[in-house]
Amino acid sequence: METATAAQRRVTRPRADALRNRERIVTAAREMFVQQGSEAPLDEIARRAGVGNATVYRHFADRGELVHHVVLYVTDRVTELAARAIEAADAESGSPFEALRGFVHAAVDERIGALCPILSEAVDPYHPDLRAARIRLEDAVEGLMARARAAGQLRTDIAVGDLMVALSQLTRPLPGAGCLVDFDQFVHRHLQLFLDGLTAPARSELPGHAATLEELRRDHDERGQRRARRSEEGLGQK
Amino acid sequence: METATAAQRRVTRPRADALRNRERIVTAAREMFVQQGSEAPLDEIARRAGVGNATVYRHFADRGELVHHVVLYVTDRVTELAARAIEAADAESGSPFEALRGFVHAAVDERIGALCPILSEAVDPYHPDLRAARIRLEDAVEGLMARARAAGQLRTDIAVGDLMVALSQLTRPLPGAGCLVDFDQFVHRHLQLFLDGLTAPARSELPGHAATLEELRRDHDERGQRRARRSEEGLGQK
DNA sequence: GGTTAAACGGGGAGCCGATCCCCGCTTATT
DNA sequence: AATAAGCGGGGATCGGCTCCCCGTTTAACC
Repeated sequence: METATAAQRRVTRPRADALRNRERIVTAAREMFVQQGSEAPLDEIARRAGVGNATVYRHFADRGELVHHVVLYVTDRVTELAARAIEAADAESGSPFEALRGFVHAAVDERIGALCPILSEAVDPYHPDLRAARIRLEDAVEGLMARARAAGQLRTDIAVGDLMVALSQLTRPLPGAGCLVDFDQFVHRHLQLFLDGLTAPARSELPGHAATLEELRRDHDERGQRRARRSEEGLGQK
Repeated sequence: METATAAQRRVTRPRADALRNRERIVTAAREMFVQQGSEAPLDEIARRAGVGNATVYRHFADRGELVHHVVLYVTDRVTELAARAIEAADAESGSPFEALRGFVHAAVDERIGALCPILSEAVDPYHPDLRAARIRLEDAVEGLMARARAAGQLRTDIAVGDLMVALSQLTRPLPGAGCLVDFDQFVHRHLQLFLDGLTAPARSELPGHAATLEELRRDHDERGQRRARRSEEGLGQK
């Protein structure tokens, strides 16, 4: 009667409070990473999560593993937001660009800025889980932008990368912790201004070229390969 | 014959290479502060400046003094840029908004992002030199914006603080050093988009309220006073 | 060109703070 | 109530940043 379920649960059953703590740690880390980058002290993350530092190390072997899970968590949640925005855009009365606006503001509240480590070397971009999650996110956002573009509401000389990077930029708090109490309000103001700059027709000509995520990834891969090569050499001569 | 000049020079005469090194240190620190914040390792700054670490400590008693001078240096240079832009705006054939555009892009190249410490606690906002320099900068930028606004080219629901903070935000490189080789190009793209969002007529309604620098300063003062009170108490009970 | 002293560079001691482990206690589960 | 998984705080360890010391270089002035 209970054998199968019990056995299953025996394997994958963390205690309820363990799950709660794990989630708390991830969300606390998300805030810290946005504010201080992925080098934020783990003890401080533990403090913010309201748990002992040992609990952090019990759940995540090292910093890299924590960063990994935070990125995964945020990516998934933002992807979900993008999917919802697409639904809104496809609705009868929906305006694709307004859906895009809504997505952007919501993504900020989900701390999309915590994804910066993806672009740095703090995380392994080749990990299958991360890669898959990232592609899902790109596809969703691209879909949203495509709808706005097709509706003639989004300028045509920008790509997913432009939006994502600018979002990350505008979202990050200024160094020096809580320098402004209502910083969030500021962020949303600036996002709104930025979005106004994205609407069609374009009001100016852009320098550089549209940044697709292909390119960001290419930079990635090159760096990843360099790193792989380096560590190989390291092993070789050792 | 030489007494006066020699005596004068005796007092204010650093060696030529000392001056050169000092300048090198300041500009290297400027880069580092933009990239890593004002906590960047001084040894690394020395390395980038191409001098020994002792030279840094010889010129600047501590980190705070270095930060102070960097902020002053950048503020002055950006103020100069704003003044030039105003000249351009006032010229016969000048377009105030185009002058503003030019100023923004130039300010980025002058590493205006290095001014972030002003908004954090890394620097004493009450220092007369800094305060004066900041006010000069505000006035210049305000003058530039006023011209663009008067020409009907700049939306009326934004203020100096909006521009300055957003500029600092968009300018800062993503954490993880040289993640993108042509990051500068990216920055200028995003600035251009942001500027397009600033042009009149406004395409959307902004949340929050126009951020004048009054407000930023007010936040400042409150924090500064809190800090002063704290240290006073500290002295008192000691 | 020689002399002088300011300025420089590298090496190393001291120190602060982050990481991670250990052990007695708490608490969810049954 | 029994049991063991999970927790929290304290402390050893270690790495990196800061700052000083001293032999050497180099600009400044005769």
